[in-house]
Order: sequence, then C-alpha cells, then structure tokens
Amino acid sequence: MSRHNRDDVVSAAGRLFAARGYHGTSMRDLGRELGLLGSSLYAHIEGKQELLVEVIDRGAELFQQSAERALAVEGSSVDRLRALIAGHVAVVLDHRDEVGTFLNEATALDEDARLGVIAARDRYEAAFRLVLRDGAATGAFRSDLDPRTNSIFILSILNATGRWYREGGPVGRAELVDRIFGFALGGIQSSVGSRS
Amino acid sequence: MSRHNRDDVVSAAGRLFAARGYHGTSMRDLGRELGLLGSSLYAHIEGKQELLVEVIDRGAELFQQSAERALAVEGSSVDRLRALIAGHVAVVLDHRDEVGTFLNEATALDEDARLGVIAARDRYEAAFRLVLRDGAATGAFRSDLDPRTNSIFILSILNATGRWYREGGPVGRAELVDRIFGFALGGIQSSVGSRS
DNA sequence: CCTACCGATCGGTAGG
DNA sequence: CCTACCGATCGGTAGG
Repeated sequence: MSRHNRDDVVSAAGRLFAARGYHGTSMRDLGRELGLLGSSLYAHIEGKQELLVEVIDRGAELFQQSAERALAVEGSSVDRLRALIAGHVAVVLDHRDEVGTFLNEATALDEDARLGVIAARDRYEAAFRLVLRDGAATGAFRSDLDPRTNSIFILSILNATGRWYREGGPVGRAELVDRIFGFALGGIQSSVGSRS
Repeated sequence: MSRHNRDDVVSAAGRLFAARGYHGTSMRDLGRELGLLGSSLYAHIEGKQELLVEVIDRGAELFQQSAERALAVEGSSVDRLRALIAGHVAVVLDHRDEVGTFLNEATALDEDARLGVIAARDRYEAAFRLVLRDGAATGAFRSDLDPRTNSIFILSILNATGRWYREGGPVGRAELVDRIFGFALGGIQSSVGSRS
C-alpha cells in the first residue's frame, strides 16, 4: 500500500525541517515519516540538501506569487498594502512547513542556494517598499519615514505570525489581518509621539 | 597559552549555536573554536545539552533584567514602553549570540527546559502587556485594542532586529529605537484606517 | 587538556 | 522500495 512520489517526499521533508530543523532531521527520520527506510528515499531524490532547496523554493515561490497578485490590485496604495498583508498571512498559515523552513532553515543551505534565497527575499521585500513609497508620494502615508525600515517592521510582524497564531482560537484569520493592517497603518500614517 | 574556563566554553557555544544551530554544531567544532579537542570540553561541562541550556538561560536572564529596569522607570506608560523597547534593542545588539540561540534554538532543548523557556518568554511578554494595559487605562493608548496582540506585534519587530540591523551603518542605535518606538506608538494610538 | 578509544548514527551506494 | 552495506562523524568516557 501507498507508494510515494517525489512530492510526498518533499512535503514530508518540509514538515520535519520546520519542526526539528534541517540538521535535526535524519534521512532515517524522514523515511520513518513516510513508512519506508532512509535509504529508499534515494530512489526519489539525489540528496538531503536537494530536499532543503526544494522546500525553500516552494516557500519563496508562494510569497512571490502573493506579492504579484497584491501589486496587481486596483485601487490605492492602502488597498495594495492590505492585499500584501492578507496574502502574506494566507501563505504563512496555509503553508506553515514551507514557510517555516524558508524563514528559519535557509542558513543550512549551501552557499549558492543561500544567496539565491537572500535575493528572493529582497525581491519580495521590494514589493512592500514599492507600495510604501507610492503611498508616501500620493500622500496616503507619511513621507518622512524610511520605506525600507517600515517594510522590515511590517514583515517582522507578518513572519512571526506562524510562531504564535493558532487557527480555531478566538481570533479569526480575517481579524488577524485586520489587526496587523491596522497596526501597520498606524505606524506609517500617524504623527503621534516623538516623531516630528 | 590560553587555558579556558567554563564561561569561555559557554560563550563559544553561543557563538556557534547562533551561527549554525545546535544540531549543526558538533563538540569537535566547538573544541576547534577554542583551540582544543572536542573530548577536552568534558573537563568543563557534562554534556552538549547543558551548554544549550546555559546559553539560553543567559538570554532569558538578560531580557528579564531589562524588563524589570523598564518597569521601574518613573513617568508615564509611554515612558515605560520606550524603556522596554530601548532595553530590548540593547539586549539583542549587545548579546547577539545568546539572544539568537534563545530565540531560534529553544526547540532543541529537552522537554523540561523548553517548557521553562516558554514560561520565561511569557513572563517577559507580560511586562509589555502590563504597560499596554496601563496606558490604555490612563488614556495614553487606545483602549479598544488587545494588549496581547499588540505586545506580540511589538516583540515581533524587536526580536527580528538582530536578523537585519547592523551596527556602523547609516542608522544609529538611538535612531533605530526611535523608529521602532514611533512605529509601535502609531500602532497602538492612532485611529486611522479601518479600525473604528 | 590530550590519548585512545567506544557504540551509535550519519548521508549515501550497489545491486536487486 | 528493500537488503546489505560503506566510511565518516557523532556525543561521550577512561585514564592519565
């Protein structure tokens, strides 16, 4: 019963990499997860590192697609920021394993692949910078704040959601998005406090 | 030349755990870092796991002390929030290794120690919740927002700083604190956007 | 802190 | 996908 294909192996790898880390997962662990021996995995893949690359690529791809959809939203910069936030939350919650591995295990990648991930992250962050800059130009956001810093702040909140948010609790997914969006908007619009 | 004491070993362990992760660091790696053999480390410690516990305990302790100092600040809730943020940034930047290990490698802890760390994190987060609640009660912050959610948002930004901020760049440490503080204040004070 | 190890486990391969 | 392995490396110990 239950032969496995390459996709099953990559998915299971994502599960274990996210839960125990790349170096904390052995090929035998991964085999056990699928009901087969560690050595049998090599019928599907070439090596352990290849699995890590593939899981992380999936995560990167999901984020990039989300950004493209969000940037295509008609309306104001505020609308596109909201779409970026909603899209990011959806990716994190619908693909916890790939995202967790993407965010936490990229350090275990070989040099070349790691540089590729860094570049992918910067392309993704650029979508946020673009929206913040546009919004500042049109007066939707304050124009005296650094778009890069604010992009990082918003992404910090978004990337951390997978660490604490649990579905099925008192706060629904839409409410979560509202709260993040509201918090972020306050951070880039208001002129309260010590900022002149 | 250069005999080592237990503290040296723990510090070096923090360096490697933060850089490559607990499972990515071997006792021989750690020995090499100190100029001795892996087996020689056991003159100073009982086991690898003990090193992880100790590094993470140092991180937890630093945050707890910072919170206590911040809560003792005379003045308004806004002043104490600022002190919490400034203290957190200082701990992250002055103790990158312990903090990085505390934040990213706690999953590698044995069950009991891991539960202890979770409890320590909650105690620390409670300081933020307390200040947000006080500020809401005195009218300094909006009272219709959930203190726990906003604490998590602020801590998400703070915990991520070690991942991107580099000292010696265009943004100084005081400026970094200002930006985080301003962003957070906007998030909890303003009533812009879709929040009623 | 080194020498000289230990048994266990690692990623991976040959051959079926 | 299993059997039967391989050399390398793992955390750790005894004895000095």
